[in-house]
Amino acid sequence: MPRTMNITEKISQLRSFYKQEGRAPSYAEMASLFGYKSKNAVYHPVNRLIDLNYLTRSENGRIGFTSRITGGIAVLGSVQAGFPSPAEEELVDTLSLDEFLVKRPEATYLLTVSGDSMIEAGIHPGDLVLVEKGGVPKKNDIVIAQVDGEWTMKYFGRDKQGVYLDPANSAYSRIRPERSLVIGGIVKAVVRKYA
Amino acid sequence: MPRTMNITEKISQLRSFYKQEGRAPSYAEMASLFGYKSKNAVYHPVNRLIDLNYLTRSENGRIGFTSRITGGIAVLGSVQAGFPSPAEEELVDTLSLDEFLVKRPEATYLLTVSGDSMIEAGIHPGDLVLVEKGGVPKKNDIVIAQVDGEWTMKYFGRDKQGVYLDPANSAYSRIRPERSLVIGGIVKAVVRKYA
DNA sequence: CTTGTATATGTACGAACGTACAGTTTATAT
DNA sequence: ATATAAACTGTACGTTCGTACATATACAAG
Repeated sequence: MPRTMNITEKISQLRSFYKQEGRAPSYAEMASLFGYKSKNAVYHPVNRLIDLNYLTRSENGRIGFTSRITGGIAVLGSVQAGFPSPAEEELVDTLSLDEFLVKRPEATYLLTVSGDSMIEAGIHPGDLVLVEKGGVPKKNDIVIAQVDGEWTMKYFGRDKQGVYLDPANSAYSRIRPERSLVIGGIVKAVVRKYA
Repeated sequence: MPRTMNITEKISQLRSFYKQEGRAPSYAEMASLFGYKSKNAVYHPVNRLIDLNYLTRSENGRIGFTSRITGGIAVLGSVQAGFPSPAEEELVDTLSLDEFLVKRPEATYLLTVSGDSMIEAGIHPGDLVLVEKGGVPKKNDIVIAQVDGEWTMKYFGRDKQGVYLDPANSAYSRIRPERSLVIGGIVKAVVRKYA
């Protein structure tokens, strides 16, 4: 039995437990997960993981996960700053993309982009856009809108003549709704996944 | 006490419980969460939520969350297809961005993009790139690389002369490493968040 | 070796757990 | 009004929970 408590290995064991079960393990489950014969042996590692912000303890003693376990992706600096090795887990900050991008899950939707009307804004066909319903669009927000019956994605704007919609593609031109305008939502984020 | 079991409300109650506690509730906790006086009352709703793939039941009876609860964002069609209302939760598919984008969490990092060398690939300064370490880059993969001591992001390529790196910006030109080349990782996704 | 400290094991206990079953209340249909 | 089904409450029970404490083992320093 190893005497060195490899915290990194425990983290990845907790991650796969979460992936399988969708919940946090009990102390007894952690004991068998970590290879201990007594569940008291996990007490110290757990306390360390709580200090490191990987776990939380409820009032009733039950263990919960933070986003460091459930969705945590290490956040490093910029490209210029280089690419540090993941030597010590404790030094890098972690982030859950879901929590980072989505404020109101019940009002947020993913749409697949088709068409190139926003390509100069870096939104390509096949990209996913994260749309939040129900807000009031400000000038230059990218919105999903139904103009005279047809759904499009455009920059939102407003002047004396009323509301207009601008594409981010010099091949297309400004649109002014003639009969109707429905704002489906505001684009909060763009996600592109490579094969 | 309402007789209609509003499943949508329960889902959002479970979401906020998860957000607070980082774990799945017990039956007793669900009872008080849903406003029941007996924990047996939650049995039927739970079974329905299991059928709908929001919850799972472990062998020991403990309840777990699926990504529909923990990170679920509703996935709709394309922009052209319109913007359906979220009338029935059960009809739309949901997706966790973390699970969707990240295959190997322990080898994945987020970097902030600075510079415009990949702007024609739709990667702008300030965007986040999701980088996976340890893979072997294929032609036209976007890689984070250290060329002769400096870190950059470029298209990866290889020909008779050896490895080269192409920018996605016609103002810059192809780079061939003279002394050293270190591949830091392969860009698997791009994420842009609007204010 | 002896000592000291950190780590692991074993046992114990009240509280909370999941489950079962009987009984009560509410809604709907006849 | 009556019957019937569904939803909810209350109680009970064996199991597992988190915690505590005493003991045992491993390792490093002297």
